[in-house]
Amino acid sequence: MSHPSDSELAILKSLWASAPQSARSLHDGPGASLGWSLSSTRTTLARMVAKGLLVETKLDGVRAYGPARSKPAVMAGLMRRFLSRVMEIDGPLPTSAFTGSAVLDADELAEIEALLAEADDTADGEKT
Amino acid sequence: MSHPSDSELAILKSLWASAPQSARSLHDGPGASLGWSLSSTRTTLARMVAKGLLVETKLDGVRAYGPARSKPAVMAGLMRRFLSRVMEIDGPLPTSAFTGSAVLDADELAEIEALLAEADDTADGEKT
DNA sequence: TACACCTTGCGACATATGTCACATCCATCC
DNA sequence: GGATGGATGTGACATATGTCGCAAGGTGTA
Repeated sequence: MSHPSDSELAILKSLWASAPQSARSLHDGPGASLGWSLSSTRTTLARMVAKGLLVETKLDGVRAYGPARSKPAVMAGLMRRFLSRVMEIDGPLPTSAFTGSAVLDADELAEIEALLAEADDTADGEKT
Repeated sequence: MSHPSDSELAILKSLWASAPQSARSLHDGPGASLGWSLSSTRTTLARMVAKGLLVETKLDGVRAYGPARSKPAVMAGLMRRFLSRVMEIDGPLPTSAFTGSAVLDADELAEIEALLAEADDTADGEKT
């Protein structure tokens, strides 16, 4: 549903790169970078599931997490919000300007460009 | 100091366009768009002063508010944060991509481009 | 079997933000 | 002078987010 916070986005980025992952795995990855304790990582994960940002699965008998929505869908939502609310740019925009992004490749940017062309800020595409 | 939230940014935008303004004036302007009660507007204003986002003055014997930092300085900070934390683009970026912005004109974009070239995310330029 | 370690379930507390209401106080207009 | 309306001072409560700790249960190994 809602947009992820900075911390939540860090978790999502890790999961988009590799999913599913256990809480411990995420704690050792992005959690470590953020200086979190295992508890903090777990709490954030649980809240993200509650918000519908993540889905739970099982991996080797242990609870694991996976992203609920695709990277392009979520990133497009965040870009739209920023460009609209902060920059106040609503018309078509050149996603090519974001080519330097370390999280989005050409294909994904193209997909985002399509998403930004129609989806509105509130109901960001439920595409998974 | 810190970055403004969406609501706080709305207030700032109004003040960059015209300052100083009384609480009532801001309530009738951006406050109305946000559907706030006068109390909400006032609380937000007080918190913004506490955070150093606004400065208080007197206007016709009534308390009034003005932006503590210039539009380019604040916008550059927001852009830097978004581009860095969300998009993960840290190198030099084409501010020309944001030409369609309703809040920034060419001169301001040029100033921002310069700011983004050096200022770091944390200590965003104290330029007023 | 008993210890050790990991996963899980829960609870907690602080700060930031959103959103108001209420009680006062002051100047102004009949 | 008293009523009216706006400006101020303060207090409150809810939700979101950041950040943990603790106790209980499971499982494998010495």
